[in-house]
Amino acid sequence: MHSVTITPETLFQALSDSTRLRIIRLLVMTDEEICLCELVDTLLEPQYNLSRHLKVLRQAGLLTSWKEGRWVYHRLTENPDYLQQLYTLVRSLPDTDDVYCTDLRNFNQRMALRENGRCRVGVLSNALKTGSE
Amino acid sequence: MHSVTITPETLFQALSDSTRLRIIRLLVMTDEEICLCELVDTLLEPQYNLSRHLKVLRQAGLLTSWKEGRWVYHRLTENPDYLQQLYTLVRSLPDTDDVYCTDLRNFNQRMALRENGRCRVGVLSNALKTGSE
DNA sequence: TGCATAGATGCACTATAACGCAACTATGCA
DNA sequence: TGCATAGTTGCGTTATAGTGCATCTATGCA
Repeated sequence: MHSVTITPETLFQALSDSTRLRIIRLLVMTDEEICLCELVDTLLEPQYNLSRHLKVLRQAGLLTSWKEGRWVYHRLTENPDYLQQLYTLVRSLPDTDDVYCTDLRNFNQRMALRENGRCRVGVLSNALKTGSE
Repeated sequence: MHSVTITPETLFQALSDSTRLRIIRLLVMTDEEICLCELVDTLLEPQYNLSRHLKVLRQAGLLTSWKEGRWVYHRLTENPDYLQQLYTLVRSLPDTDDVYCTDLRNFNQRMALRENGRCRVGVLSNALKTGSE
């Protein structure tokens, strides 16, 4: 529980990618914890891609991750204090293309599949993409 | 006076460089307007380098610039609103290596050379670097 | 009117970061 | 005990960003 001197540059660098910003924004808006498969179904991006973006965010100190069985959950880090100010900023950013709006809708649909607040199914959007529905 | 849809990614990207962060931090802390030669003497970085960084910050909507004779002044942009929250964040970022502390000292020294609040001399640190004093 | 100087920028080079693909690890369940 | 699956990661490719050097523009002053 010690923060290993993450520079502000690293912090902002982590936020300079649109996909990562979608992730952070989603977590800021919902204040939820999320696992990778749920994120894939929400953002509709390749799993390996999102996995790496999560890693960048984790290394920037923005995400805290832990494993529960086969699933790895991620949520926003609370400390140090200035992160709260960052989240406030993210919350007030404009959503010009309704990207976050769409993400949030997908997220809610996907979260409805949880059992007792835990993820119990893997990626579903793959099946959707291949046109089987 | 219209903001041409600058994406949040661009905003954070502009802040992901240590030199640019020094610039923004300096302006946030002092709430001043500054010209390039003063910035060179403050950060002790090459002129062409800082000139380009200023351009990036301007294009990200963070800086407003205007010309006064031979000098070009730069200051923080006020709108849109979320920029104020960004500046609050920047203000509370840690200064682990006393980089901003040093910058601020150099800045104050350099600003003492102004006449009627305007810059009247060019870059001085070049002479210092060549060892002529 | 010419020169010194504040500032901007084109070019070449290098480093870094995002991405797709494929292979890998780890965990739960039949 | 073996298989399906959640997640990670190495490799190669490509795009982009930072920097130094040199050059160019613009402005004030002698």
